[in-house]
Amino acid sequence: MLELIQDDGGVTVSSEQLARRGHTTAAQVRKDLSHFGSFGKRGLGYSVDELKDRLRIILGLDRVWRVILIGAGRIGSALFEYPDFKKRGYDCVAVVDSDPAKIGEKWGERVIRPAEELESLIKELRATLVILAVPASAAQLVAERSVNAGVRGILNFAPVQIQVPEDIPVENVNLVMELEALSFQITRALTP
Amino acid sequence: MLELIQDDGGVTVSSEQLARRGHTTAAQVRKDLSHFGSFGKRGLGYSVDELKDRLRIILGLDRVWRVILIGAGRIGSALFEYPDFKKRGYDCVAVVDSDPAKIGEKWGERVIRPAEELESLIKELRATLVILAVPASAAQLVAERSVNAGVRGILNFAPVQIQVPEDIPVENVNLVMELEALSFQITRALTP
DNA sequence: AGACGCTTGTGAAAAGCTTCACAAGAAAGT
DNA sequence: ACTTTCTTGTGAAGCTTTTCACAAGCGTCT
Repeated sequence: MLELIQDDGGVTVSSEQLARRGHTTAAQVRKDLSHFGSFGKRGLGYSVDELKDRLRIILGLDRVWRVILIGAGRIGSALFEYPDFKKRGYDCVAVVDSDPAKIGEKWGERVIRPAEELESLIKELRATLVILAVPASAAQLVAERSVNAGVRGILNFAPVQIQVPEDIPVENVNLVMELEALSFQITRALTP
Repeated sequence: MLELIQDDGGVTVSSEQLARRGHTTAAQVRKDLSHFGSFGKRGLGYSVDELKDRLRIILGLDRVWRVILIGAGRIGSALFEYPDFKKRGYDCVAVVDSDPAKIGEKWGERVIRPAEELESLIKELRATLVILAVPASAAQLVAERSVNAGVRGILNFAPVQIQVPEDIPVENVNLVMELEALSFQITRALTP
């Protein structure tokens, strides 16, 4: 599986070094990277600069992704404030919420828009991704509306499995599920 | 892989139904569940009640996990307010932060404690899990301190890979990585 | 009781993923 | 030029996970 590469100062980096950072093996790293062409130098490793460029292209980070944040609650605001967001090529082009009390509120240079405008915002601003930071009960409907308006991928923070067409990728982030995965591993380790 | 089961009203549920909800296949569900004993009824499916009980035990949710939240920033507060937290068997027994301005602040019935007390709090309150909601630069150190004080698992929201002993499970939640996974999938779909 | 419609549990086959192992290329020193 | 030291890229082997397929069990209806 693909892992994130971090800068290190050196001009080249070996699969061995990458493996240590990425919590995997050297063979694994080489296999992964070889899927995207062979740009390593034998005896030296991979050029850090070239590696970065390649990964940018592979991950689709050579373009700016326009993102709409749906839900201006606590999770939404935590995400919005996330410092690396824009640096990494994600541009939050709008924030929407269904709470009338929140609409019009200013977040940085963005003004919170009413949820009804979701479709028109997606189309006008040509947003490609949406971040779902809404209650579980609203998630499915909002996801469907987003997909129908032309969104290509969804990052879902609501604790439900949303159903969308197969060709729309969904990444789920679910606090309770992550905790349960931990509990499971610890429990399993205790009673083998 | 294990997926979350949601209630449905019916008294029994088939592997087929579970598969649809869990975005997987019926065979997969049956295989997974069979690892923990055969408690399905042929011709009927699984009893919803029994399934819930079994999953509780399998996932270690028949006990209450004592959790310490490290970092009282935006992510920390979003997590703390998460409604299902306590219901699902996770008890946040303490919140710590290194910012002197935050220490003493009241969050519900908890008072934010100084970061120096981390070790003593873990020991006194017999915390089993920590949630790392700190900046990337602080994550590794705090993780090590937590493990040394006896924590058994870590939920890491900091955008770095932390290094801990192999027998300590770590679950990572990393916004940018999730977005990159989405970008990657969309890019791949466009250029096969 | 027997036939029928469902659904589980589980071997066996298929597919996917990880590790091993090593030829081949690249730099640096002699 | 030759040897040594690294390190990649990749076929093959080994391992794990997923899917297939079907006997066997359960309930219902006649």
